[in-house]
Amino acid sequence: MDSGCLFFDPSDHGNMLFIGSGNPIFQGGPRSVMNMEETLKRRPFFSSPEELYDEEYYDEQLPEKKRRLSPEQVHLLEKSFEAENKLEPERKTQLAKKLGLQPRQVAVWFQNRRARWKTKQLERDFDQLKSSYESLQSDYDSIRKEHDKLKAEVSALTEKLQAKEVIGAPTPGPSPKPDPLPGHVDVLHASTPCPLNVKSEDRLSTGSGGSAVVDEDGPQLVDSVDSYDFPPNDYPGCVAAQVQSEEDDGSGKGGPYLCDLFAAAEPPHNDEGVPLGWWVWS
DNA sequence: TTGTGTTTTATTGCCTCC
DNA sequence: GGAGGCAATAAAACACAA
Repeated sequence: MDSGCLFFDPSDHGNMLFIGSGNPIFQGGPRSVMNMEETLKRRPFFSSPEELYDEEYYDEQLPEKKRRLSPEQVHLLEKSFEAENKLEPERKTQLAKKLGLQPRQVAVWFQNRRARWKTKQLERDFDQLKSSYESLQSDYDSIRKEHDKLKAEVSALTEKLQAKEVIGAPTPGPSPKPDPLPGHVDVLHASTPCPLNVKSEDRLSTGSGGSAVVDEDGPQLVDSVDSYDFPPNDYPGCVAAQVQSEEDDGSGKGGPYLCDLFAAAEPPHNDEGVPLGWWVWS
């Protein structure tokens, strides 16, 4: 990056000449020189002309326009931010002195840096949630397949049984035990083990009736979420997973962005029965 | 060179905490 | 009430394709 050089022109108070290796000399014209009034208007934190001509600050700095910090300044600020992303007043003044900046500039930089960090963190959290959802969806799909398979098996067996009963002469006496709830399958007692080695009722039942019968209508889950984080207790049957960002080293310095993820164990579906990503709120 | 999209620096207004 | 934080936003600086 070209940080350029600054020359203060004493013959024309308030005007600066900015010379950068890749830039033209700014002198005159709308993009270049700003007079004292303009400067003061744009930089309200300078309360007086005396402050504006503060040699210590303007030895190397440009008050004329918004100016990017040098790579060295950014590097030091980054290092400081890594150590602690909040800025107590003492550190602010120390940093400002070290960098030759106004404390206000240091504070602003930290503020903006926190905002950038937060945005990145949200992106990371989103990615984590997405992959968590995809993994759960794949689990759900395999369970669903297993369910269909078992169901087919049971109906085949039921048919066989019924055929046997028809062939065998109807004998007087106590009638055989009727087929319990035709159309429903007790996966707990099915011959094939659950692929996830988890009791089906734990994963699939609503938890209220204690029934292990798989609901064929599919999942009914979170259909709308307004907030980025939502309480786990509101969504029984959801799986909670903790996601920790790279930037958060676990020391707690990284702020509150240690988020809890609550991925639905079963995805919601649209009208066609196609599973929906619940992060699509529409 | 210019138009356009992105990033960085800075301001404003509101909110919370002491 | 002042200080500091945050979200939203403006505007300058920068990058890059056409």
